[in-house]
Amino acid sequence: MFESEFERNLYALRQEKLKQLEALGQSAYPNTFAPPGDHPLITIPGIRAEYDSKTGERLEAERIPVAVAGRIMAIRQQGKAGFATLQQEGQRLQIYVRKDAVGDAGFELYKLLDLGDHIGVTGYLFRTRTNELTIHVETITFLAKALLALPEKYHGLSDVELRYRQRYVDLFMNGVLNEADSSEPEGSRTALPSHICQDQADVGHPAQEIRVRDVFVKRAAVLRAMRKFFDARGYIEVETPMMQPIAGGAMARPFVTHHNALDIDLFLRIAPELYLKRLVVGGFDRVYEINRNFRNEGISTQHNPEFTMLEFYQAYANYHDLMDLTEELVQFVAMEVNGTLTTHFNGVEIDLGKWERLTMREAIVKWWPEEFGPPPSMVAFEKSELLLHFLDEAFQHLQRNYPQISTPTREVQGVNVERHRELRSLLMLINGQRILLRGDSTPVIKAVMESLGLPTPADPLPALPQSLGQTIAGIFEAVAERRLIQPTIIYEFPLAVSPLSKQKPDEPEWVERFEFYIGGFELGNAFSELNDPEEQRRRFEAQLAERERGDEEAHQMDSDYVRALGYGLPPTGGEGIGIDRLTMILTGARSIRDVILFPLLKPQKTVISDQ
RNA sequence: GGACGCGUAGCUCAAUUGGCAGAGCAUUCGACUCUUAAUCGACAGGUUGAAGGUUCGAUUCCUUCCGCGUCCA
Repeated sequence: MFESEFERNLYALRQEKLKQLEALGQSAYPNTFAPPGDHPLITIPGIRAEYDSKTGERLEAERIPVAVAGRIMAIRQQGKAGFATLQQEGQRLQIYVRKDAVGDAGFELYKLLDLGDHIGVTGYLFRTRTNELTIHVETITFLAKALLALPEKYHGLSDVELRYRQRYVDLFMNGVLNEADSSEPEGSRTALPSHICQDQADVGHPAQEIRVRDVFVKRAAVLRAMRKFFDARGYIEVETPMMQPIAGGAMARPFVTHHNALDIDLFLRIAPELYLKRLVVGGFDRVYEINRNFRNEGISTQHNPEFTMLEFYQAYANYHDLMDLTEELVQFVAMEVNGTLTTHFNGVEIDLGKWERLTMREAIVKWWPEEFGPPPSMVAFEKSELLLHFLDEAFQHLQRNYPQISTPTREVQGVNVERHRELRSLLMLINGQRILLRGDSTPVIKAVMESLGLPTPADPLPALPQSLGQTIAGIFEAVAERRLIQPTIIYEFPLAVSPLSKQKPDEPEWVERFEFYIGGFELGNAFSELNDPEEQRRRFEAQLAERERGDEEAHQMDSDYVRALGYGLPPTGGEGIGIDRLTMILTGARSIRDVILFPLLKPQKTVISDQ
């Protein structure tokens, strides 16, 4: 618990102060704050809302008696008087304590207070010479002690690691997450984590300033708005298993746990999808669930092992209906949470009122990098040989005209570094494809990639795209994903990467599926649900084959789900939306850790013992 | 998993070429009845993330490890 001797001593000292407080007739840990009836208890936000607009003259004339409680965030001693700042619910109010107003005992108590202590006061409202709304204190009631020291009052807690590990401190210190102007000299309370603001200086649209606390207030508003949206449309909210015997509904590695009494392994769910569709089979035509999913994967600014997902299903709807619904939902939530459709993310202004819709193939063509020559024609997406041939030509075009791009150096002459990174991810994919075309083995693949100056993935080599569909999806991710800053719906996905979606009637290699992107990453995934049990069984079997080829993320067989489809799933559209990521977009937070109260961190090893 | 960066007092940060580890806030003591990053005076606070190496001498250079961050996979 203690970081140092210093802290241990401080703790002991403040425990001693608690004893002195008790000697003054105060309770060290009182059960409640019960001010006398003629001083109504009011919250600090309540006071601010009601009296911020009242002038000093009016306050003096009315001499309004109040009682408030709060945490002491600042103390300014003035001899036989003093000011302090109380904080409650993220808002602050100044109090003024004079020895002649609170009496000798009251002033003794006041002098025993430390930053961080909780107190209750009674008194009346007035305005100081600088016109600040202040309580002229008459009585002080001690409520609880801070035995540990608060962080530095001006900069607050800015160490990113400490902010996450000790979120309770982060929250009451009210640090600003992203400032309106990073060069602002005065008035700012808290230094920012550098990764959040580092490149806002050179862009035209600085983020709105938002406090850590407010991010989570907004997160709650997001959830409230979503429930309001779906409840109003006749959906019912359900809860389906978090522990599942088969981790289905998505392509991801699950966490495993064990049930002792039944002696079976269970998986923390990676998605609720298959259970929700069972409910649609059962006659709940419109269902939604907001809950945690767990994926045993890496951690990044966009990934936390547990994250919150909204999933909803609507019978007699298809993916086109869901596109409309998605735009409505995001706009509704934005208005409820922010009162506006514009938001600032990563230094860019995003208009949530304007959506673009592109097929995946159109997106690849639109964002195809010119360094690789002309974009593929639509025909190239039809056959593996055609696409591989095209990629081969693109590679040669690049080699002829931009030989420097395949070099691994950071400083590439004449090529923007950001651009360089993008080109290389496509290059890597293309090389994987070309090598695959020649039937090379893993060591050969690694050697070739190394010789091309491309980063070699560690063992085991991640599964290379094995099918046309996987290649197309890979190309899309490499060329388009990070450029989709303004709201964009990407629709029509390859069958090979969509084991649960319904095929397009006219193009059976493509499915009725879309994802939507804002800020350069995926926020949601939706499709017309596959409801043919025989086709579903074949898809699962194809996935099993992928799994045997080493793709640990391939979908598992779920024969009970196939059986459920056997009873008849009506035509249904379903969608999942990442709540954390949507909250990031709506608050401007650039890391998913800034919208999750307690993000997963490695446990600390060096801890000084409590004794 | 890889590359790069960071880790110094409770907090926020300094420390020139490798040469006595410092400041502000907070804490402790003192002064001050309209301050607001209050002010003024004094005291105290350190195994420089850990271990090892090079050196007369390491916060600084090297190696390994731990934690965090960013980018990549």
